[in-house]
Amino acid sequence: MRLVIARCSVDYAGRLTAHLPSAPRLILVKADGSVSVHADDRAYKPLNWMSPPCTLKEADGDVWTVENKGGEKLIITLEEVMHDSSHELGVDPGLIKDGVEAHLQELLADRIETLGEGYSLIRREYPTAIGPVDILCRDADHRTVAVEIKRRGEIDGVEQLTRYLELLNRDPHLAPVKGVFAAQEIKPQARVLATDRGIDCVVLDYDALRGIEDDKLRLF
Amino acid sequence: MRLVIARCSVDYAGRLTAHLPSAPRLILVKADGSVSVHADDRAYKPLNWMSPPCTLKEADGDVWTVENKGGEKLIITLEEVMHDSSHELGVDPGLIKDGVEAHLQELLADRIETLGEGYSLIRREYPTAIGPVDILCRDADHRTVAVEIKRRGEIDGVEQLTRYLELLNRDPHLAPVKGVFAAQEIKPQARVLATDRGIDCVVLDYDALRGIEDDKLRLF
DNA sequence: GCCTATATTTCGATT
DNA sequence: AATCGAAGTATAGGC
Repeated sequence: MRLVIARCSVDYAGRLTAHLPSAPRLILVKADGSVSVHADDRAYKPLNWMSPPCTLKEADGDVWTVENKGGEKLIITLEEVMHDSSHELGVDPGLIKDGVEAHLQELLADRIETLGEGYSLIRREYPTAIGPVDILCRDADHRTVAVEIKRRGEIDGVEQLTRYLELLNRDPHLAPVKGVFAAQEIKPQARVLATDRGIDCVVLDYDALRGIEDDKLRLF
Repeated sequence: MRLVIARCSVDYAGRLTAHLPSAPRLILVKADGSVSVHADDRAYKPLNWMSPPCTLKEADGDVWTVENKGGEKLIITLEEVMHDSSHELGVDPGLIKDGVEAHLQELLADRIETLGEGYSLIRREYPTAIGPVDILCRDADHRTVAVEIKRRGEIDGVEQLTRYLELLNRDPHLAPVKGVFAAQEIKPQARVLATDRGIDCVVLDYDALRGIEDDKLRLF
């Protein structure tokens, strides 16, 4: 990893055209070949960058040309270098995550009765022509219920569930299929749209779901 | 901007829970308060980060705790510091962009006959209760046409246009309203869905649109 | 490899 | 502040 602090101007020509006037910035060159130009704000997002795989050429040392296979170009003109250092970091062991949608799906499938008494699981990732439905189950009256799970419930999720319901309801073995939109947090507009379409909204409590599971695990 | 190269381990507890085992990494502290932890790959995306506004506390100097108002926490345990430098960059003049969706919209509005002979513009950003329609125009037979413009046309865009059409068709002054999905690139599934709903698909050639506009500008 | 869905999306504009 | 739509989205998972 190479760190360069320099006054520079940058031009990018690729999927769009962009220009950065001269100013002091951080130029970050990673071992994977990527180059990114950072200002002292905008959180972690660079002002400009080139993703790997790409090649970096230093013409004269003060004009860097970074190019990828698609013909996209990043041209960095260095005017004054304040810092330049390189560091060996090695391969990173990587991030261990917990608490994403897949886990919510597992938890809810394990405790499908969270949706109501008498609910039973048919299967997770129920396949359809337009993609898998997160959870397919039956309610106490044996009616089919399709569940779409999101961490944050927004309009897209309701649209997605609507498409699944339309398709599932064409299957005489399943129809009529009810829809349930389950998320840790449901945006007002998503709730309005869901309600308007007769889809139930359920707010999931991740810690409670996990707690219930922990209890269950402790019993066995 | 502060650059630290150090062997460290990281724990994040917030919207999800995540852990990074000990390894050498770059820790980037920006003037806006953001902290990001980078490995030597994954392009510009950090392994872990905290967006501003947040506060950084250095207990003993080897355990950093970064916290935001939402109670999210990033804990960085430094084990061996290989580099530590700070640099004054000042405020960045910012990026100048060209070629995005807004520009496509302007170009197409200026050359609305790209959609077909006899087309005339009603207005760009036609306001509705659920947001502005990119372009509203009339075809040669004076029928209303709603146009949704995307750089890349995907299913979401078709859904968005569908919602607009549903709403616009309730207005007796406008109905019946036809839909046109215009993009530089239209994904197969989006095209299928659009066609199924009677929405026309138009692939826009940005350079051609701009060329036509340049020609026009040269004439005046 | 293409395509789809997700993301601690981030970011900006608008209400 | 909340919300919505766009992004050079990036990235992981399926087919």
